[in-house]
Amino acid sequence: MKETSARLLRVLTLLQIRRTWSGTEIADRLGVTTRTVRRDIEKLRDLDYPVKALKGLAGGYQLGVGAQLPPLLLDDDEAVAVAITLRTAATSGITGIGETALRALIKLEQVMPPRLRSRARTLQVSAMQTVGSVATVGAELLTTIGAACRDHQRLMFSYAGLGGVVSDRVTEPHELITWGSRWYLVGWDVDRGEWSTVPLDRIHLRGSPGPHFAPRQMPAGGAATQVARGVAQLWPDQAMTRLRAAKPIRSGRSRSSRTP
Amino acid sequence: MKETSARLLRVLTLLQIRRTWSGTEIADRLGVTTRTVRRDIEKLRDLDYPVKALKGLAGGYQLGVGAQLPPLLLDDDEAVAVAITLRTAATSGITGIGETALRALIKLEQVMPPRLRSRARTLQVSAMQTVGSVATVGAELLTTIGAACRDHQRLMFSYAGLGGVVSDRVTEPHELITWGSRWYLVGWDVDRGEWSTVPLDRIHLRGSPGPHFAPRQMPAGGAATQVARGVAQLWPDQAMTRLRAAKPIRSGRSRSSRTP
DNA sequence: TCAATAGCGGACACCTTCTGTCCTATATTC
DNA sequence: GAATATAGGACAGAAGGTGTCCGCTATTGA
Repeated sequence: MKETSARLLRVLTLLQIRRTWSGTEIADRLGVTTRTVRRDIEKLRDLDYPVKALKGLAGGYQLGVGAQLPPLLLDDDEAVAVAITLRTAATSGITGIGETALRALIKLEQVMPPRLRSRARTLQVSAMQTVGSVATVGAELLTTIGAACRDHQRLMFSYAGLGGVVSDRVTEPHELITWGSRWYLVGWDVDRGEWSTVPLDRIHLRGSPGPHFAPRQMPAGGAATQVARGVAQLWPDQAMTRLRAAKPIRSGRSRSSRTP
Repeated sequence: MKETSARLLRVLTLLQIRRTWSGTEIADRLGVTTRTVRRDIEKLRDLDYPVKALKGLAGGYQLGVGAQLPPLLLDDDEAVAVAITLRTAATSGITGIGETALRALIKLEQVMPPRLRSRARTLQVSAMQTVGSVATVGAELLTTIGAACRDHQRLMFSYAGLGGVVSDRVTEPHELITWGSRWYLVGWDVDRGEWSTVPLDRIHLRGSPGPHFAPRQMPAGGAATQVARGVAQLWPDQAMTRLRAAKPIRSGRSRSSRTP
């Protein structure tokens, strides 16, 4: 039935490219009879994809709005555009949907053919320059670490501490968090046997993601608390000033911007 | 075979959520035997989705990078994030990939369940405010007109001309173009029987897209030339002066970008 | 080095489903 | 009313899917 399944996907693709298609058009494209097309449409409906039909002249099939999102079938250009906008959103930290955008980006990047990936990368630069965002961090780094979190793979990196002290870390990455306009990695430091919070812009990856690990239970409060605690440790003395300046807890905090 | 097809999609979903899944895990999730899973994997490979497999302990299946993009299966949050970033890109006109982003956005919006659409719309506002973009045009308007172009449906709108003259237009929309940081609609003006180029921020839609029409051959040079010509007509020679004087007419006009 | 665990895939039997080719019904537009 | 859409029943032959049972290979860790 590989052929039937493939055909269903192709029908979905067609219905996403243009709004309405007649049964005959679809049948011609797929090399089957219109009866089969009708049956395919029926199957799609069974699968909860709401295909609407208009009878009479100028009739045809349309993909309507359903309860859930159908699989998105993007062409090359569209994929590149989506990748770029997601990267921009994730790295610039402006929009406040950073984590989710990052998740979507990782999903997309992990299946993007190389030719598209390089196109996205090239365009990325110019887009970033135009936006001129603050405290950006490499999209590369972000997606790599994000994927490692998702897939529970160890990371090795060197960490540039405050006083310029560089140390090597082996970490089991658990979560990426934006705080203010900066990304933090919350992970279990294997050598020290404790939780650690590391700003991404101080991380320099060494090698690719390593072996899998079993995720640990995070201490009470979850990742956000970890970051808050970590941030307090990283910039101890400025904490007061910052807290006094910050009126609204969320967006105001980021405004007064983390770094001296 | 509707069940088999659905299962294939579910396998694809799983492989996009996490990196590696063992055959047993998949089998449990889908309620079939591992033999069937192996056959499903085989089918996916036949469909050119490169599923890699690792043997031995800690083995499993991974969705690798292939020649073409597999259907993207986004969860709710991700879909909203993608929609927002695309809207921002399309409406702000910063990134220079506006047309493509718009195409992807239309594709996405046309299948997004209402609950997601409203979420995207709510968040959109705050995102836009943060970015503080220039010459923005309603995402609503943009996607509606874009969809009408794609589907060859007539549009009726009132057009606010230069001297404050408002006229009603019936147009066969052919293409949306960004020029500078502003959107223009190139279409065939039905009443006047000629091509017209209209800045989107002067359009006020009347009713929803109408009957289908057969696309016409564009004059030599294509849409870009049309826009260039149109822009020249709209702001003939006093472009400089007017730019200095007229801030408030709409909101975006004030910026000095628009004309050479 | 051995044992456990992962994926790989052939063979069989049973059953379901798909496909094309009829056919008629129904809605819509001109 | 004629033309053109979708809708869907019935039939027959072909094709495909599934589970079960089997032995195979590759990888990892003790």
